[in-house]
Amino acid sequence: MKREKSVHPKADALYINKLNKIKVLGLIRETGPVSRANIVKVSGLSAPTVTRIVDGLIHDEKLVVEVGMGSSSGGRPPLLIKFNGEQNYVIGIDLGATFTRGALSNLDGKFIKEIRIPTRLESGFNAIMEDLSDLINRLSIGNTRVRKQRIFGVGIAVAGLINKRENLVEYSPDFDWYNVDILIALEKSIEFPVIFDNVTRLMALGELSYGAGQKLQNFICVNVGYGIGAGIIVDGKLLMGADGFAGEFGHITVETDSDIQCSCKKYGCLEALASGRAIALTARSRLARGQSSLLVELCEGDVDKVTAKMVADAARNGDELARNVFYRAMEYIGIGISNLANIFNPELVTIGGGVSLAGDIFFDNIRKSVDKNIMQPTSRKVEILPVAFGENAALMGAFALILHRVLNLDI
Amino acid sequence: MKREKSVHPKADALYINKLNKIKVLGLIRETGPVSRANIVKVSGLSAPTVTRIVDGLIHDEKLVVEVGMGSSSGGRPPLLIKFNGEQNYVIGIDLGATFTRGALSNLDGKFIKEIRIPTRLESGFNAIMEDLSDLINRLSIGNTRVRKQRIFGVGIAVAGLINKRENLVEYSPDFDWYNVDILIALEKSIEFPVIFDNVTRLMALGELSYGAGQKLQNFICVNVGYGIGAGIIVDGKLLMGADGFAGEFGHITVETDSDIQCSCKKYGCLEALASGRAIALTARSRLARGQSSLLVELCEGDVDKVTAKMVADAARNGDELARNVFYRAMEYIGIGISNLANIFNPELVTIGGGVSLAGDIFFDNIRKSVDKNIMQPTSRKVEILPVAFGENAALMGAFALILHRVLNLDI
DNA sequence: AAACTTTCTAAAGTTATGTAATTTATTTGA
DNA sequence: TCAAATAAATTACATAACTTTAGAAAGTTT
Repeated sequence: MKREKSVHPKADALYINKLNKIKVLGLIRETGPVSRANIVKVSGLSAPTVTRIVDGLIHDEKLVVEVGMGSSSGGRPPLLIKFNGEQNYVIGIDLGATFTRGALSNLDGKFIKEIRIPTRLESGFNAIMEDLSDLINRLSIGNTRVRKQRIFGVGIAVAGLINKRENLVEYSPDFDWYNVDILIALEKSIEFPVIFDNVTRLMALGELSYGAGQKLQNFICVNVGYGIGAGIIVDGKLLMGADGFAGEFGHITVETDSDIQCSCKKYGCLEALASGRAIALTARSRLARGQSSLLVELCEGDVDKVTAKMVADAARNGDELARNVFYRAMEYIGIGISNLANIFNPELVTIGGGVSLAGDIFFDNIRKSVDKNIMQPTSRKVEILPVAFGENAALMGAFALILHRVLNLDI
Repeated sequence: MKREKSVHPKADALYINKLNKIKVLGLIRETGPVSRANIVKVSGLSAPTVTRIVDGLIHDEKLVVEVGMGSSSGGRPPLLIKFNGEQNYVIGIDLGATFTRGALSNLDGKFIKEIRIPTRLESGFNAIMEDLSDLINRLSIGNTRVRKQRIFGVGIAVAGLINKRENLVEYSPDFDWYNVDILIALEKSIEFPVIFDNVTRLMALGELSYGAGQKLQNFICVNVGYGIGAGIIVDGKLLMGADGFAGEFGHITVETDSDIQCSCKKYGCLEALASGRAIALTARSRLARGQSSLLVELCEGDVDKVTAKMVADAARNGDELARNVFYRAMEYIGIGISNLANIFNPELVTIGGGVSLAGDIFFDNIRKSVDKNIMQPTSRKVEILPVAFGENAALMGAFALILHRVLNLDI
């Protein structure tokens, strides 16, 4: 099953209209309450065209509403319109190995209802899908103000390799899934359109739709948690790759002759050296060798309970062992990000995921490493910031996934 | 000077016509002599529309010609048309540190005339620009069959960092140029449109337009010569980055604590460890330490004369030192390519540049390293092949640069 | 030679856009 | 206070490109 060579779709009158509709809707969404006259100015479209398109968006799609009059500047006052985010909804799911979080949100990204359930990891795929289906149904009912018809769909963020050609989760180490079909599993019980994608890519998509992407079109969103991944935005579009596997940033090699094996079986992967799991494992093995450290207290004597968070905490308190381990991991991440930056020339790199919650000790060390390893041709500097939405990043991405589908943002 | 957020241009009747024209022209170019009826089938456009568009391409743009009748399949025989590559021309320049090659070619990529001059590297930017202007003028005259009006422009491939926002060569280590303006330097004496870009990116563009790109839309073209770079094709488009610096593959870090410094001042860059220059330097330093090797004969006793080519030749003949040096370099390149593949999920990686001319010893070792370092989720395998046009790759890219402009391929 | 096929073109109808004129609602100024 | 000026939104009409339908052109088949 080869992907078709991407060609522009057949262009006819309807296609023009669709293009212009998308353009107008995008402008309304971005520039908030705005007059038709203003849209005429920035869109380059003629006034009658804008009027007609806006009418359609108000009465047919119901994605736009009038919000009253603006102030006159010496003539007829403008009728302001805005994106009708508040009366249109999406459901987002962050399917994690320990918890599954679901949220009903309006199209402005505002949470209406949120449910969090433990993930029955051991019970297998079918059990998890049943829980998921319950969760979605619970989110979609019980709120009188949310009309079911205005729920556009369900976006699901999954950790793992997503095969976009076949629409399968090809491999998920966290869940130990191989080629599972989420869509088929849910289609009987869910009446909304369901779309899923890799959690890290969705973080990037969320950032694109609700965060940094409002201004930037080339940036990278890195996830440093139990594993490591990257969502890459090129010219305002998510990088997918030929099969949809793009962004496996955790499995780039940053140490040539490393003897540390990754969960992917390779040696010297960034994920094997710098992920939350790697940080914990490295600290544990050092402790097991008998080195003294604050960590012994933090884990209450049970070395196997040491987590990346503990290592970060101990490092922040000046613990020698923890510092060595944590700083080294940040150096590797900095190298990885520098590599991405040299290849992509992005304007910004945002970082999210559990380990990033360590804060300054995390970002400062990464920035130091990036400064050392990036090729800086001139005064250009790549900004490195936390993701806009913290632990909600994946959910925001799931919203954005549906939003994109609704707004037809990717022609 | 910020780049505008990329929005679809205003869509009106003229715009759909342009879109469809591009589509039809593309189909004609790809499917060779073809009937209007056939274009109707694959394009999805109606027959009258195809007739009208083809008429325009024949009589107005003169980019298409009729080439006679096809054979009937039980009805009126088709009138075959094809892309008029033969009567439309481009000039391509490969501006190298030692030689400058220029070629006049038709739009099918067939060379009409070729000139090669030594590059007066020491004489500075202005002298080189004068030589370049002479070269272009010599290419554009003296052929009675080539009408000057049908020469669409000049594409120039330059080694170095190209700032696309300002249209400058921001930095070229080979030429020691900082922020030079090629367009201004040439505009007085050259009457054709001039466009330039990074040599490696152009190799990729050439591959896209005349080589692998006929079938693939996601691939990477790596250049391993004096330096190392990559041109990356994502969904049929060249990756540029926010400022146009994308593809600095040579400066990704592949060895964390390396003490080998790169020309970019960093340590552990791929280019510092595996470029032609690096291979030669490493071999020289080993020889200087007194290790015995075939290389001593090949360089006729003068260690400073050792080149990457000699190292490859000696390695091919079983020389121990040369093998160690060359194989190690290939291992690094394989790691670099694996990193690219993990991030981009391409269908193909092609490799060109001086060092790649070493042939099997080059490709076999790289493939071995890639097999070791790439994350292979399933049976998927990234193909690694030589570039389609060998030492002409950069010229083909320069042609493609103009071709793209002419055909408006990037809306 | 008549009927059938296939290719290409012409005429008429559709759709969405743009231009120009018009309506609407407010501010400005005599 | 009320007409003139100004700005926003709409209506009416012209335009451009597409599609559908119909038909002409140029072969093959029976």
